Amino acid sequence: MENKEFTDRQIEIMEAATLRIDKCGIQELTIKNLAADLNLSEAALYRHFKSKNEILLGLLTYFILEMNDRIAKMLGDKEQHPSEQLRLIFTSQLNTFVKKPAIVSVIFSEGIFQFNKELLDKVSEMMALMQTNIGSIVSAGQNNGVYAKLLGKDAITTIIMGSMRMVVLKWKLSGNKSNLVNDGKSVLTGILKMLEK
Amino acid sequence: MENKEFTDRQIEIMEAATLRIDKCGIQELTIKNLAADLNLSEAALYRHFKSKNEILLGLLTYFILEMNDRIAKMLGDKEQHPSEQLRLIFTSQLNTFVKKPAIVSVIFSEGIFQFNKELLDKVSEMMALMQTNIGSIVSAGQNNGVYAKLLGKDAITTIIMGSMRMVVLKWKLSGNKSNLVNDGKSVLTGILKMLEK
DNA sequence: TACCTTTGTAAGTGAATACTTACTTACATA
DNA sequence: TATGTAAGTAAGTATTCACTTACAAAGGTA
Repeated sequence: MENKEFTDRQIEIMEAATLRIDKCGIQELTIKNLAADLNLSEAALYRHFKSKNEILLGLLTYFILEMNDRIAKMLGDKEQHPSEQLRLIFTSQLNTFVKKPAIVSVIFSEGIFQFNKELLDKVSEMMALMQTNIGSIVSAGQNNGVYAKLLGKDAITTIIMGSMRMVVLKWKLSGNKSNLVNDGKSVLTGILKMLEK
Repeated sequence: MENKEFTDRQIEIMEAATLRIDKCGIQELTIKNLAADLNLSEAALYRHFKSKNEILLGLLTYFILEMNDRIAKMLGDKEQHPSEQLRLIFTSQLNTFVKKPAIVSVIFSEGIFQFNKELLDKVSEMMALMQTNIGSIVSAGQNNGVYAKLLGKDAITTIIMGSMRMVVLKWKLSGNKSNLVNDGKSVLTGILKMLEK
């Protein structure tokens, strides 16, 4: 993975963009609003990003880098029970969402990005990353005899990721009022109960 | 489906809007484009809808009406096995998506609607409708002893709906190239296998 | 001092946006 | 035949958009 570095100012801008998206939706992310949030002129933003698209792209790249690090650290211990690994990943992921709800607005915007190749690729990249991580844990669990082989690895991965996304979506639709971490834990535990032999 | 809610012209407009969204994304749905697609002037559209928002709102309402009808018809036979009912619902739903892929672009745009109360309410209404339908089938299945009670009705519903949405999302991200109906069937069958005692 | 780079700004640009106005036409019906 | 109405148009409106240009101030370095 590319290890693109961001300047302090770029990070400031991306964080302001994230906040604005979370507060008012992605269509309220305009150069004008963003510049005002940062007490800068619009032109100043173009000193740090060559286009608005680059800001969104940077934002996703930044999150993917962070997510990668976070998950890689957690999966260091290969001896752990696969269910415990899955619980760790999703607890960490959901906690990140609670701490920075704005990122969810961006990640869940694949509908908007559908026709912007670069942005869509970034979102796809992130989904593929998760898919790979979850898939290999599930696969290991099946080979160790921890999980039933009634369903294939891919189907199970789809079920886990889809269910987790649904929990996040419900949380978003509730105006972030439901308890994301608890709801996520309980659904994941349910799936794992069914999976474990 | 017949309904008195929309004129023929309104339906024409909504269908053109749906096509345009599917072909070029929701941000390409402009009054100008839409008018051009219909070989009408922009002003003419305002004879039939009082705003662009009303067009989107109508579109969702139209789909919800159709979905309601379709599902209600299918659930007429109360004697059917719950798993068969679920399979019927989702097969019909996924087939509708394949026939009219555009509606998916709209339904999956809750990220865009997040800050438009009316539109968000419509999407929420549709999700709630599905939730109720699936939930009552699952509940009946549990009471009949067909499904295990290891997981609560709500958790199971979240898992089913989330998994189905994930299958649809993957289909969208593949550029509608994967086989939506088959993939959906196989994931649903997997879930039901795990659920059935 | 002279010069360069970085980071900023004021004041634009053209293109797009949703929507309006004033007017016209086709046609059903009294 | 006269009239009301539904459905259309050409040509706007005001506003917003992402982005650009020309210029300036600050600070390091020669």
